[in-house]
Parts: sequence; C-alpha cells; structure tokens
Amino acid sequence: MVKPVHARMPADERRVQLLDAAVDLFSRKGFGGTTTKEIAAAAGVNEAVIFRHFATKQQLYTAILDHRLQKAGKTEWLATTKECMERGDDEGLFRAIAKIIIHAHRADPKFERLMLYSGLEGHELASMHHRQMSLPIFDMLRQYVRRRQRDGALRQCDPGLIIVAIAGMAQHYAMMTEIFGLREITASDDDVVETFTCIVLDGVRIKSRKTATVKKKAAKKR
Amino acid sequence: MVKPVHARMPADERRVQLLDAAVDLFSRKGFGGTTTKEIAAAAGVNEAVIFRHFATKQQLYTAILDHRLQKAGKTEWLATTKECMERGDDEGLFRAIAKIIIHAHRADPKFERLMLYSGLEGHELASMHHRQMSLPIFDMLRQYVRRRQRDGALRQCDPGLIIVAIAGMAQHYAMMTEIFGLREITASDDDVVETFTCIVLDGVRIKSRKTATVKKKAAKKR
DNA sequence: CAGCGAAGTAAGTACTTACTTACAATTAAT
DNA sequence: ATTAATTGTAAGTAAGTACTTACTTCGCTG
Repeated sequence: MVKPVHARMPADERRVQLLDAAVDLFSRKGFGGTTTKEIAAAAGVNEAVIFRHFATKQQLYTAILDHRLQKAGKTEWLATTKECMERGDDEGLFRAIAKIIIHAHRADPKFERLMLYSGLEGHELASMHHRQMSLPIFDMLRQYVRRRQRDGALRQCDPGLIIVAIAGMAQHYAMMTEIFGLREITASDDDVVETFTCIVLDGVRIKSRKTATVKKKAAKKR
Repeated sequence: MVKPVHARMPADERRVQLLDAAVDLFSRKGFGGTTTKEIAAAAGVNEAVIFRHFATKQQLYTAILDHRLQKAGKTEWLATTKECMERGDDEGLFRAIAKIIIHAHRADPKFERLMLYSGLEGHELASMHHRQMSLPIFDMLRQYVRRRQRDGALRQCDPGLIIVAIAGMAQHYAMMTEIFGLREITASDDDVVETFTCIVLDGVRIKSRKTATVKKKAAKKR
C-alpha cells in the first residue's frame, strides 16, 4: 500500500521525521534562529504536531543531540585507536585520529555544524557531549602520549599538545572545507590525512638512539 | 565636570558605546539570539536610540564587523610574516603564524566568537572578511611554501596543507581554550607556540644531506 | 462495525520582536 | 534670549514567537 501524501504516521516514525527536519534547520540557523513553525513546515505538518511529540522547542533540540550522541562516534574512536595504542603504533594512531575527524565532517556535516552552534550558544548538551565524548577520549590519548614520552619515543612537551596538533590540523581542515567552503586545497581527503600524519609523526617522534647528536634546541627546561 | 548617570552624549560617542554593547551580546548569543531591547538595556538607553544611530539591526551588526575589520589584523600579518619570508626563515614564519592566531583570540575573544557566529549564520560580512583577509594571506603564505618546496627545503605536498597544519593547530588550541573552556593544557601560550613551531618545522623541513646543522644558505636564488 | 485512543488540525493565547511616531529635553550658534 | 539642530524618550505598531485549546479524522481491535 502506497503512502498518500498527507499520510498519517505512527508516532515514532513522525518523531524521527521531525528530528530530521529540525537537525537540518538548527544546523543552518542555530537554535534561536529557527522557529517551530519552520520545522513543522519542513516536515509538512501542522505546528501543533511538534508539541504533541516534544513538550518544548528546547526539548526537541535536546532530543536531537541525545539521539545522535548515542549512536555516534565513541565506539568508533575506541575500536580504531585501541589497537594502535596497544602495539605502540604512533603513525597508525595519528592517522586514525585525522581520519575519524575528517570522516565525521564528511559523513554528517549537519551534525558538526549543530555541535559548533551548540557550543557557541552554550547549551548544556554541548558541554555534556564535551564531557562524555571528547574529554575521555582526549584523556586516553594524552595518557598514551605520556607513556610514549617516558619510553623516549616522543618529544617532551605537554602531551595534550601533541593530540591537539594532529586533531587541530584535521579539525581545522575539515571545518574550513566543509563549513566555510574553502576551495583552494585540491588534495583528496586521503592525501590530506597522509600528509598530516607524516608531518606530525616527523615532528614529534624522536629518532633512534644513535643519532643522539641532534642538538636542536637545548633551552627546553621547564 | 563629572558625567551624570543619564548624561546626554555626543552622537559618535554613543555610537561607539552601542557598538561595544552589541559586540558583547552578539558574540555571546549570535545575531538571531540577541534583541535590540537587550542591547539598549546594556547601553542604558531607550531602545529607540539604537534606531537613531543605525537604520536596522542588521546595519548595526554590519557596522561592528566593518569597524573591527578595518583596524584589525591584516597589517600585523603582513609586517610580521614578510621579513621572515624574505630571508627564508621557515621557523620564524611558523612561529609568527601560531603567535598571531593565538594572540588574536586572547586579545579579542569576543570578536573571534563573533566571526565564528557570523560564519555559521552565513552573513555576507563573514565571507567578505574571509575574502579580504584570510584568503589573500593564505595565498601569500602558500606561494612562499611553494617556492621553498621548489628550493628543496620543504616537504612535497599541497602547499596549503603546510599552512593549514600550523594555523590549524593554533586555531584549534585557541578555540578550545578560549571559546570552549578547555582546561587540561597547562602550558603557557608561549610554550604552546614554541611546541607547535618545532613540531611543524621538524615535520615539514627536509634535512639537507651533507650538513645536518646549517643549511640556511642553500640555493636561495630568485 | 462500533467505538476508543492516537494523530492531526484551525484558530487561538499571551508575549516578544524589530522598528516608528510624536514629542520633550539639551546644546550651540546667532 | 531665541532659535535650530541634536539627543533623547514614552508609547505605540504590525508581524512574529512559542505554545494551547477545542475539535476532527483516522486506524485499529473486540
């Protein structure tokens, strides 16, 4: 049976449809810039339908982030990075970090915009995401870097900075190309990942023991 | 003579005061999230005063960006980077890029928030800033990198990526600490700049095969 | 097929929005 | 002091805003 245009929908189906329409609008115009009327129009229903499914506009917004945060990312991070860390594969780890960040933007640019808006607008959901996703992963990675520094494999510095280095490159590149429309870089995403990986790897790794003559800069005591 | 609380002000003075109040609010809540009433209240005047000085809310917003874009940045970029580029000082150039970006966030975090909002909300002023400020500087830097690559001093890759590497690190670090409140990095800004500079420098420079130490004067013709 | 609960809507409510209007207070030049 | 321009305000307006209410329509199950 084909669905008529103005079909009536089971609640959970409509709920998802409303969430989708809302993601699209919120990601483009922010929370304050989007009206419930617009969302309803985008979903092709009366405005009141929204309030049958979500008590307030704020709750609809919260539901979006909640929904996405569950399925999204964390397991991917863990799965991919864990084995690299176990076998001390710095190169693989850096590559994975760059890859996941850039891929996240390509696969779901709307959500990345949404998170940026959310952070700027100061919704608690954004900082919740930050506390529950970013920070634990960041901590895990920092701990790994610290260990590798003790092993003498990585440059001595604040371990967070090495993570920020590779993640920042990738994040900045993804934001510039995906969100702000930078067109001047013609390399493929894979090439970009490879380049960033090499740069950071050569930049942070300490070459094998015999070439200890590297003097570089002695003034690194703090 | 001390100014009474509800003093009357000459037009240009009030104009500046309104702009300041507006910057503060727009940077925290975005264009759509800020009301003219709030701005007036923050400046301690009647809402109508705003519309005596600016025809529309949009025009007030435009005036802010216009005003800031004039004095801000470009000359600083040119002055600092030019001499580094002239003497082929890659290290100095990377350091300058990181320094300027991080310093901009520390000196005027409100404006950086504003620009982020503006980019997300899609105001033309943001893309104007992008075209008039970021892109020309980016192009200039890319051109320098391309030259250094031809000289065999820098790694072969899309030249923009080397700029994105150092700028992305700095931008990401500044955004995380200043806008999103990251506290886990304890190093001083100066140390951060130094670390990023070293990482990128070691990551992109090609060691000359004969003398590991000084290759400064290697083939430098134009 | 009757009837009941769920899905949907038209038309509100109370309030806020950007922006105006008509007028008053202050200043500076004549 | 008398102007004339400038700076300010109180009190609007029309068009939104999020959210509600009273009501209709559909689809299912006993």
